[in-house]
Amino acid sequence: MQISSRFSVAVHVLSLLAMYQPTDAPLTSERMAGSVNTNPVVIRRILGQLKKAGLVEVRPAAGGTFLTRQPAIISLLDVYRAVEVVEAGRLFGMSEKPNPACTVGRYIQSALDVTLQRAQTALEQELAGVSLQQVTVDIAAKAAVGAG
Amino acid sequence: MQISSRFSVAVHVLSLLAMYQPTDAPLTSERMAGSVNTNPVVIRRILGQLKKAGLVEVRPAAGGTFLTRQPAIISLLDVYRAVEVVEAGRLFGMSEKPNPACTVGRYIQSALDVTLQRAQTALEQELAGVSLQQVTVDIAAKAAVGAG
DNA sequence: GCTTATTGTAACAATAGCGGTTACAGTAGG
DNA sequence: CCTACTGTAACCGCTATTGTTACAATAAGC
Repeated sequence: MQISSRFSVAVHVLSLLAMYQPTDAPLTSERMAGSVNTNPVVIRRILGQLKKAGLVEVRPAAGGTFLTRQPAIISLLDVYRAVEVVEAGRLFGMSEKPNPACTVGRYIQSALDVTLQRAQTALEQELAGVSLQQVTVDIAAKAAVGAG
Repeated sequence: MQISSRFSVAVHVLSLLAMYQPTDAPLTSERMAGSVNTNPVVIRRILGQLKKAGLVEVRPAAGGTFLTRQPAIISLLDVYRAVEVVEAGRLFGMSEKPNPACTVGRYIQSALDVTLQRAQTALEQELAGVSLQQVTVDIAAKAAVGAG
């Protein structure tokens, strides 16, 4: 099963915030939803998770939404963790209760655990190595090429 | 969302097959289900996928089930792919149709794609680096310690 | 050849998470 | 005080998963 699209939507939303210019129209959840092409409530739910993780500040009413850190020091792993795509350390599902009367059943979980943890960590380290700034720079570069 | 437990069940089943001794009682889907602690049909479904991937040979009726390769040359990535945990190259879900009228919406997918692919590949390479044999050796070692 | 245990598969239920939607109370700018 | 926006609850429909029952097809062993 796929990892929830919440993660890519969150990166999208943060990119909008990072690239926001004061001359632009205010970035409401409705406008963000227009860019992602979804419902504003979906955006607000994700903003709530990003806020809880301390990545953004959201002021109710006409207060606006802001990043709390420079895009260069927000990693994609921060975002991944913020939207709680999976419970920490539990990317792989395991059958809950193998039969302890069988040697394989008794030890399979601990035998697999190290490998699955390493695999999960390898994935997360790739995300840790990319910043929000790198994403927005890439978007800007592609836009420049696309426009020229 | 978690990766389906089919994968860990498949590794469990293959471990049973790899550690099978001719003096043991035959490894039917019912006995395997007893070790995993699930329903025999669940095992047969997974065996069907492993068979389709060429990892096992299953003979109907009282024919028995066998690995087609040495455990040393079956990687956990082979198993992962066999049970089709995710469509190839699509571990991360993306929102389908961001708004192309917005710069971010237009380029976010291609900007993210390289990173997400790398993250997925990093996970898969960890699985590729571990063989079924390593798993069964680990199980046997833990069993020896646990028994002694 | 028969018997019998086993596989292969279809069908169905229950569960869970997700994305989407409506509705509405709370809140702060202006 | 108005107004626009956020925060959140509640609900729907969809999909994937796991577990279960049922049964036809199959081949091993006598």
